[in-house]
Amino acid sequence: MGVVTGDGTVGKALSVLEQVTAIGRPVRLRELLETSDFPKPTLYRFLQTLTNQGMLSYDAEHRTYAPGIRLVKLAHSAWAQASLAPIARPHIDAMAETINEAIHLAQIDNGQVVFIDKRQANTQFATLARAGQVAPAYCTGVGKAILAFLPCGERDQALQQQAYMKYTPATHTSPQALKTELDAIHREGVAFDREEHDQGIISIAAPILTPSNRVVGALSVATSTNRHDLEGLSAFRPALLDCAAKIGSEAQSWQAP
Amino acid sequence: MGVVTGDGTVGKALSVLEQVTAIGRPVRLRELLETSDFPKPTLYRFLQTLTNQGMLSYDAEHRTYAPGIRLVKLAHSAWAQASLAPIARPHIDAMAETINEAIHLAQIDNGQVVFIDKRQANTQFATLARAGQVAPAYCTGVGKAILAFLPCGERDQALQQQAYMKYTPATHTSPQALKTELDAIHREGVAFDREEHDQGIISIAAPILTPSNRVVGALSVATSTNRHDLEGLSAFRPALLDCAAKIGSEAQSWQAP
DNA sequence: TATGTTGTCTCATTATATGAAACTAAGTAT
DNA sequence: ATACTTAGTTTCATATAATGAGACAACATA
Repeated sequence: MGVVTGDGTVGKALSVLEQVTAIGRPVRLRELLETSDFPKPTLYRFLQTLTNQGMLSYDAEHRTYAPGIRLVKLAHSAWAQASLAPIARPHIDAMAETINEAIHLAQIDNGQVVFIDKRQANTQFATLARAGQVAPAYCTGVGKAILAFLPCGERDQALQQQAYMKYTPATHTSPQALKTELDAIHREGVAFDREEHDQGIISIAAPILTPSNRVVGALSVATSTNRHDLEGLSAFRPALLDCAAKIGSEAQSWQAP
Repeated sequence: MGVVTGDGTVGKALSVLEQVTAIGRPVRLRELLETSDFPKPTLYRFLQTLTNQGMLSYDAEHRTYAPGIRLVKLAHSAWAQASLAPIARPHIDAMAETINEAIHLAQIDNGQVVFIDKRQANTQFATLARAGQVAPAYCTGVGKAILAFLPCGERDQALQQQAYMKYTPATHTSPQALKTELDAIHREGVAFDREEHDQGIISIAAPILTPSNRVVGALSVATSTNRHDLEGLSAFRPALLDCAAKIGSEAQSWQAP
């Protein structure tokens, strides 16, 4: 109790896994103990189990734990099946031919935006290094586009999961302000990121809606302020909406977690 | 008991996760039951837990389970940290400039080869779709290169995990035959795939060894028989060994699972 | 509407996870 | 080298959570 995990032992073990991956570098038991709610032997045993299972790798010399390759293996199927990427790819490719800016495809997971595919303007390949990247939903174009079209219940839940940290002067810092904008986005059909996450980076994003009007992700065109302003971005609106619609119509059914 | 899982509840849950991802398409409880050792309510509960945790996604309409995006998120860190890919990338890029064939980077996990990065000759990008792909170790160049340099204990264990299925007429079908070749590979320093996995596909592979002589992966140049023969592939040997050595020297320490 | 099938829930039983404390091994300072 | 500090591992009685047979509900099909 006290922890957010739930789901018994499995949930707890996965929260440990998450903690290790979140740190982003090999980490020792000691360090994990500091932020973990688990007592030492319990945490120790989880690390052992996860290591046995290949979800973590253990460096005996430094006594550190890091994410294991089994995750890469599992993610391969996840990306191919659970994500919109395979469906979206040809449409994004087509759009990329007419638009010389970065295109992002994202989905939402537990209040966080997960980038599923990217098309960079110059270096035009989407690597695994980039796919899987996460960002907050409340201050990104794709995030807001998704939030705005989420069913009320899910949206409220997601809104509560946001940290409302002020990344830049333009970042929304309250659920109220965000909610107001989400309503506008719902009406407009597109969301703008007005340098809310990264100073100098703006984007226009559209939700991807299934035929049954369920939001399954979002698509955005991002650029820097010295290339375009918001008005300039608006020029991409028709292409963006068209592409999102095409993807959505193929994404028959898809269920958020 | 009877199952290979071990590691208590967490291990069992992960085996269910593996099963779902292995099938490669959305799957119903019923279907999983057929190949699973778990009784219905138990399996059901695992699926629920994994879904709650975002490791699986559930399609309510079709009542199917598929891998979840949380895996993609987790794999992002795994790829960046646990794998050789970030270290290897610049070296592979450099090598790709002189060699106009497919280059593969792989590691081993539980007797299976996991591709971590690829550089295609023509369509030159390594996507997440490709990274994470698995193949058997006993009949691929990279697999044999790794096996040949594994410490005895680990190698014997890995050899037992092979299926020895006859993919092509050239596939090794017994541990004995394979072992003999592994000894030769150890002496030679490189492994050849003589159309053992895919008819018409051959490769030359070199192990990636750390300064302390531990195998952490393998690098290969693959091509089709109508572009090159084995002799032709041998021409890439110096470049391949050089590149593998460079990667190895940077891969200070790394522990197989 | 009847009928087989698949998915979900209940609950007594059993196995498993848990964590305080004791112990061992690694570092660090003296 | 030796004492001392800290990190990692093991033990074991206890509490907790997983288990699965069976009952039940929801579909699907005839």
